Amino acid sequence: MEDVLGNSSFSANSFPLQSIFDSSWEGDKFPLGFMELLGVQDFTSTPLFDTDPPMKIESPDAFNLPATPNSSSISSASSDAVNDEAVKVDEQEEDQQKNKKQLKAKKMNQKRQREPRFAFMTKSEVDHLEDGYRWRKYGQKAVKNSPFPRSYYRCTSSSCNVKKRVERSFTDPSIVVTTYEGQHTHPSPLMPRPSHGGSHLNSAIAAGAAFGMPMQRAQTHYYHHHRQHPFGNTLSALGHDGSSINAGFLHERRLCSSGQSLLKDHGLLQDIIPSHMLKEE
DNA sequence: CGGCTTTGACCGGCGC
DNA sequence: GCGCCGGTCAAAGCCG
Repeated sequence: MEDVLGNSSFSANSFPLQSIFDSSWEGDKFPLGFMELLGVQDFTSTPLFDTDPPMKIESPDAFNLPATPNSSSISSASSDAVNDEAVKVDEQEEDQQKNKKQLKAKKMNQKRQREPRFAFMTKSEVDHLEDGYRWRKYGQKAVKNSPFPRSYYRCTSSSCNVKKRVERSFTDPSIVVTTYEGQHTHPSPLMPRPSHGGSHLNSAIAAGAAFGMPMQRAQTHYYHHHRQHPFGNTLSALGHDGSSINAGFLHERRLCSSGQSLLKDHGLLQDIIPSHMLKEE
């Protein structure tokens, strides 16, 4: 983990590393490819929210990304619960695509297992952020408590079952909330890796790419480090290079636990953060 | 013509 | 059981 997070520019913002995925994943059950891509291996499962061990649904972590072309980006991320059934889900999903009825049957037999989810907010003018992967939109729904619809995307790669949801914050329309679900099983089609890779930046990009995060213009814009956005400390932004991604990741956790400002984006975040948490905090 | 978006319908989960 | 809601499907249309 040091190569990506420990050294490099990121260290300046030293966030608690282990908090990145923490409570969502129960240590040994964590999907590994994920972490490998992130370059994080020794995360520990520290409780994210004091309040909810059993609820392992979504544990927000701050996540800061460089922005979209015409805007700065600030993000807060959350990783969702995951479980040891993740692999099984893959198979299940394939079935889904092939045979709807079979899927039904499966659903009957076992509750639908969710892929690990990871949500973050990005300040952007465009809804659909370029993140190095190709996505096909497969649905759009009106969101309760928000005038903005939520869009559903699936990775176009046939073997890849990664999905993402994109919605805009109604409290701050300039904020786009993206929730990724699953892990890419292939390299980014739009981001061929430089052969001389291995730098923290590349690693970070790979990490982001693993989720399909918006990585474009990774070095273009960035917010100042603290509290410059409408969400108070809910979002933090740095992002002078790829590694800040990881930094943000962690940071957000702190936000969650401290929490107050989350309420500001209540309507939106309630999709990411269990509403009871918002209340409690 | 292939790939993608749009959009209404459908389904399952969940709370009442 | 019913209704709401989130998520997904799939037909139709659009576009390069």
